[in-house]
Amino acid sequence: MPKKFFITTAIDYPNSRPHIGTAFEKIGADVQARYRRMEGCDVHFLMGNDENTIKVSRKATELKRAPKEYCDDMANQFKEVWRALDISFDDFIQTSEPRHHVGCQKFIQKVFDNGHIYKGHYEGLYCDGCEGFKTEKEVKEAGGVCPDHRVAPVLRKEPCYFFALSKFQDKLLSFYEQHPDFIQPESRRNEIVTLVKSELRDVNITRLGQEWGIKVPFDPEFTIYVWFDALLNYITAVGYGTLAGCASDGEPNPSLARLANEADFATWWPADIHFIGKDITRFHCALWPAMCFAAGIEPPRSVFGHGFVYIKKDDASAAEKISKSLGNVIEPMEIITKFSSDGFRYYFMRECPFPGDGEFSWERFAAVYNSDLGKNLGNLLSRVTTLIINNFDSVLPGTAGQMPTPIAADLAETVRQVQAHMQACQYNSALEKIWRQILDPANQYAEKNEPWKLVKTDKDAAKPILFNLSEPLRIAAILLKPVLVRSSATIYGSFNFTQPWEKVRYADVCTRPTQAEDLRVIATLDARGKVPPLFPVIK
RNA sequence: GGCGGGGUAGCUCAGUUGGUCAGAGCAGCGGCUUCAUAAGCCGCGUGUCGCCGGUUCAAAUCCGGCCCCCGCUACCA
Repeated sequence: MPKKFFITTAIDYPNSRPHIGTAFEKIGADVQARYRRMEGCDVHFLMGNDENTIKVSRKATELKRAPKEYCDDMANQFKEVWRALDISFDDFIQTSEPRHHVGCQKFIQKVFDNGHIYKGHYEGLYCDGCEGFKTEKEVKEAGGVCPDHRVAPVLRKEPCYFFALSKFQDKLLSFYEQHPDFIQPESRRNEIVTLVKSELRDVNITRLGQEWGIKVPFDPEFTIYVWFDALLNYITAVGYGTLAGCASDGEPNPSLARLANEADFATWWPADIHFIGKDITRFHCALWPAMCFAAGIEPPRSVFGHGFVYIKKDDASAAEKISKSLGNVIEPMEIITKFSSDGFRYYFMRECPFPGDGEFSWERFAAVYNSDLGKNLGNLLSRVTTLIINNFDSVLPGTAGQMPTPIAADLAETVRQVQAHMQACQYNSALEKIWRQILDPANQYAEKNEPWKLVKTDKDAAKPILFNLSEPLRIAAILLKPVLVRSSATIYGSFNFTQPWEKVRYADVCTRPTQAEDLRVIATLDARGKVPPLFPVIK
């Protein structure tokens, strides 16, 4: 029975379209999902949008649309971008969906029944733009206005419900101790441990008198507020609180039989890894496990707080945070349509260490794309295939039943290291290894043996050289499969390799089966009679 | 203010327990080559390893002080 692996990403606010920063997270999560699938795991990859906020309903009103309709439209736009980026999500939850509402209400009721929610009141400076209370300090420092929205907050006092987070301090600390890998990277872990050790305040989890949102079941005057709603998407999406084949009101409905339900929840939960931005680690690493304790469910296995992508202008000025007000937002679609999904994915995975921050500039993008993808990898495929096509009519006779001689040294060790890096989400290191250990030696091998010369003097001698050169292409295709979704398949599919592409695993790198038939270039050729360039160089 | 992480070639960064550790990639320069996407290969870096002092036969690598940068967090207010 395959090991289950449940991966999530943060759910996004749909009041603006996704930018490359949000895409960075999805790509990193997708690489992990694809890697785990390759390694035989039964993966469930969840993404979604966070829709129950006042901003959403406000924006919808502005556009004279119903909130739900607006959310659905935005969700489609998000999914369109994610699909274009080849993000292989299995499910996309919108928190306005019935399954989320039902599960949320079950959850909060459960926590209430367990005695971890109490009624109180809260008074503070409230900013509508933030949908939240600001501390006096924040407001004062910004000169009497909200630092984010530059409007004066209003004093507001209202009854509300609190979640007794403070009660879970000891339990959280011992949980961190028992699960040293719960928070990654380690620097984030240290921050959270320090935070939880110092102070945990009970958190306000409701809002009064709002239409859009999820009603508090034990007091419908209130709606559930932000985190107590948003975090729950991870469990409601896989069926928490939903009975098999029942509508949201609990009435049996056969047409819903295939929806996630409690049995699915038991299958998938706990999540193996939540991918989130480093700015929301405290909610995922302190509040969320405490909520799980309070409701009597297991907390997630791990949380990975990735870094941010900053925009670097090509004029060498300092990198900027991505922000609409700075007008530096780059739409993922812009990169995808100009170049390719694989180019986008490669740049971010290679250039931006996932645990830390990275930068994007068009100049840098072009440099990395050209040198790594175009000149190094793409060109290797071109030169090898062209030699076989032009000199052997696409077939290397006598290679059936043969094994190529390895070019790279310590292949098994390289694979082991790449695997370790993939598992640790150190994608940049994994990719660097592949280039240095597999692709560089291949180009060097070609140069040293000069098959283009041999072909004119001694074809039989050229044959094994070309056969051997197919091997690093096969290996690179397999190792790169989680990252270069399309081009890895193109590379692999350029030859009649014995194993089916859908089934290859990292372990197959070292145990290539003997070539069943003579090695043949089976790629579709372009007008020149050559394999089309994989990554056309950017001028 | 406290805690944590950093400051290494033009750029991005590797450097495990102190002793070929002064490195890689990119960019740049020179040469070779022409199968290939004007692609490839080879060669070239005297860099105060942030600053100062200390320990040691030996420190980028340990200790102390200082200066910057980043993250989390606090307080004054």
